[in-house]
Amino acid sequence: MVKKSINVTEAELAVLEVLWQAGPSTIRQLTNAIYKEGTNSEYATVQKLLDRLMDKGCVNKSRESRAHAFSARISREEMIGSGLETLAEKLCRGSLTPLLIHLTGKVQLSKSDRDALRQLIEDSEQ
Amino acid sequence: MVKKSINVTEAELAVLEVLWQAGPSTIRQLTNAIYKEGTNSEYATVQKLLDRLMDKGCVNKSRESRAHAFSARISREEMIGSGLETLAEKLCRGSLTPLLIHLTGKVQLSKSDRDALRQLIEDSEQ
DNA sequence: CTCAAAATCAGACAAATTGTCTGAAAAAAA
DNA sequence: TTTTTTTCAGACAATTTGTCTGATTTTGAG
Repeated sequence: MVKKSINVTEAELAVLEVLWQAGPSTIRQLTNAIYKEGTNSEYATVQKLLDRLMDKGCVNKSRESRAHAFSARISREEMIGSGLETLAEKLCRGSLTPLLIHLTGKVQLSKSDRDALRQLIEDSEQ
Repeated sequence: MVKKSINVTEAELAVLEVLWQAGPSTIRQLTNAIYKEGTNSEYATVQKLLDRLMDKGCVNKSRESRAHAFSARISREEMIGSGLETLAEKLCRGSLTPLLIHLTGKVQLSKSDRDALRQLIEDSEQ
């Protein structure tokens, strides 16, 4: 029900980043993508990170052929959403609105951004 | 220049929360506000949290009279800003716009929110 | 001034987290 | 059947986090 806030460490995020960009990958592919070399222990490190990401429900594993293929179970978008929720939880009693207000003051809006916002305001006027 | 991301733990945030709501306070006041009782060791705990908050530049200390008075050096608004920056850094290559776009689709706006937003959009129109 | 209460300070502590690594078992290839 | 890959289970130090203890200093009351 309540999607609990996803907490992903820096190293874990680096793995997710590759999965987002490259799609389903083996441990070896991930290792080579993250570390230039891809030594034995780095391989194990990536594996452990994937392990923890699985516990957190952020990736899944499927045996394709030779080696397991890991894929992101959470999109960058969802990650952003979760992060915003967490922030709102901590600082705004769960309300996202203050975040929106804040951003509106800080972000240099492009024309299309402004249009999108106007549309939202209209829509929410039901 | 670059205000590095402020990292405040849960317990530290609880202290800041009181400072934001009650204004400058002594350790004893904070302790009583956070814990019902305010035992000796809880007092020390709050002190340590204030200590760390000072290291992080989030509060300052000034001798008023009898006891030191601590006050927030960072507003909730600034905290929100820092949190959004950090999130953008991690997930959007530093750009805040994707966060705003995301929120635009998610938030249910109240009338006053709409008014505030309209104003902000107008202002941002060069 | 004397002294007990209040406030401050310095540091210890366990538990949890994080990134990394080792060594062996299992699976696949040569 | 060897040899190479891949996988698994767990150890490890360093750091973080919340909490606490024991002193030392300050201060107001008598």
